[in-house]
Amino acid sequence: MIATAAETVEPAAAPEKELPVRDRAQTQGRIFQAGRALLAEGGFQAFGVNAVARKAGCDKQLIYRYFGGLDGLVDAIGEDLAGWVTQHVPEDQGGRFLLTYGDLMERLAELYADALRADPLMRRILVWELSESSPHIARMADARAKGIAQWIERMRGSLTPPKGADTVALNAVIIAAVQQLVMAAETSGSFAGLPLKSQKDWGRAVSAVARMARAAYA
Amino acid sequence: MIATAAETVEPAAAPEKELPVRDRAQTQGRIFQAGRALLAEGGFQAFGVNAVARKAGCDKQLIYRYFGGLDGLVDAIGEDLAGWVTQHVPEDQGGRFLLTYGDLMERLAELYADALRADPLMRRILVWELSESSPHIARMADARAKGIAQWIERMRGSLTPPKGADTVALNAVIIAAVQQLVMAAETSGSFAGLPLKSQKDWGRAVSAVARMARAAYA
DNA sequence: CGGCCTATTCACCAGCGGGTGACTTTACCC
DNA sequence: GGGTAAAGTCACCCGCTGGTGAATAGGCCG
Repeated sequence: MIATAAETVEPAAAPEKELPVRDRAQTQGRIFQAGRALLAEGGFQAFGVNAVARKAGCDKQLIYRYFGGLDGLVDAIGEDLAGWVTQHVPEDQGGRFLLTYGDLMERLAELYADALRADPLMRRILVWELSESSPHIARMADARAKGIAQWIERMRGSLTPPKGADTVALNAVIIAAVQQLVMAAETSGSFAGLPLKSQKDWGRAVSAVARMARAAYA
Repeated sequence: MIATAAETVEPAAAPEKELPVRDRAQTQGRIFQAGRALLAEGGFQAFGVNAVARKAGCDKQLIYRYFGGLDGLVDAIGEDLAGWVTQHVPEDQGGRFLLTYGDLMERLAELYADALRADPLMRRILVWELSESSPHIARMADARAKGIAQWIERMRGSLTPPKGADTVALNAVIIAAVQQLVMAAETSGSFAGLPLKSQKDWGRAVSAVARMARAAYA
C-alpha cells in the first residue's frame, strides 16, 4: 500500500494519537473543558463520568482522583461561572444615555438576552436549574441573581424607580421573560406564536420586553 | 412466630396483592395514569419503560403491546393534554370587568399562573420542552399556544390593543415571564431575588406582571 | 370436556451507567 | 544506577435500562 500524504509519518512529532502528557494540571484542564463542552452541547443529560472521560481522552478514574467525582467537577465548573454576569454583561452603556430607571432595565434585558444567546453552556445550566434542585445548582442561580443586582446597582447611578414600584418583583419578571424566551428559542425556535430564530425576531422580542420595562417604570 | 394483626390473612378477600384484572381497558388506563404520575412527580428523567411498568403494577411488555412503546405512551398523554388551556384556564371573568386589552392580559397572566401552579404534570412538561426537542413535545407546545390564542380571542370581545402594539410579542413576553416564574418556584422557591413560596409572594409576582401588562398596553 | 383467543407474565439479552482496586508507566531526585 | 511517588490505564463489579420471544393463565364458546 502506497502511503498517501495523510498517512505519512511526521519525522519529528507523531501527533496521530496524543499520548498521555503526564501533566496533571493539563489533564485536569482537559477534563474540565470536556465537562463544560459536554454540558454545553447535550445538557445535563449527556453529562456523566464515562462521557466526560471519553471526551477528555483519559480514564474516568482521573475524574475521581482530580475532582472527587462528578459532583466535584460540577462544583468546579460552577465556581468558574460564579462571575458570569459580571464577565458577560457589559457595564458600559455603548453610547446610549439612560435617562430613566426604565431605560436601565430595558438595557439590562437587551444585554442579558445577548449574553445568554451567546453562551450555550449557561443556557443549558438555566434549564438544568429548572429540572432538579441541588446545592451546586442553587449556588449558581444565587450567584447570577447577585451579579444582576450588582449590575443594576453599579449602572443605576442616580436613577431611581418611581415610588411604589416593586422593583424586585418587576425586575424578576423582566429577567424571567428574557430567560424563558432564550431557552425556548434554542429548543423550539419560537414561543407562544412568536418566532425566535432570526436576528429580526429577536429585535421584536427585545423591543417588546423593552416596552414593558419602560412602561412599568414610567 | 405469632401473627400480628397486620399479618393476619383477610378471610374473604386478600387485597395484599391485586392480582391481574384481565381487563385490557383498565390495565391500559393504569399504565396511562402511571405514566402521568411518574412524569408529574419526577419529570422526564424518571420516565422509562421499567419505571412505568413498576408503578402500574404490570409487566413492561404491556406498554409495548398497548401503546407501542414509550413514545406511544407519551403521545397518548400528550393528546390527552391537547385541550389543557381550554380546560384549566377559565373563561368567565369572575365578577371582574375587563375594560382594556391590558386588563385582559393581566387577567390571563393571573389565570395562567394559577392553572400552572395547580398542575405539576404540566409544569414538568414545560421543563421537558426546554430540555429536548421532539415531535411530541413540539405538538404539545403548539397546542398550548393555540389554546392561549383562542382564550384571548374569545375573551377579547370588542377590546382592542392600542395601535402600534406588537401583541404577539408582548403577549409572548407576558406568558414567558409567568412560565419561568412558575417553574423556578417549584425547583428553587425563588427567582432573581424574588421569593416565590407563599401565596403572598405570588401576589407580588402576579401584580408585577399585571402592572407590566397594563402599562405596556396603555 | 376440548379448543381458542387474549391478557399477562417470565426469562433473558445486550448495553451502558457509576464506581473501585490493582496494575503499569514515567519522571524526578538522591 | 535505584527507588519512590505520581500519572495514567486496565479489568472488573453491580445495577439498571430498553427491548424481545416464548411461555403461561384465564375466560369463553361450542
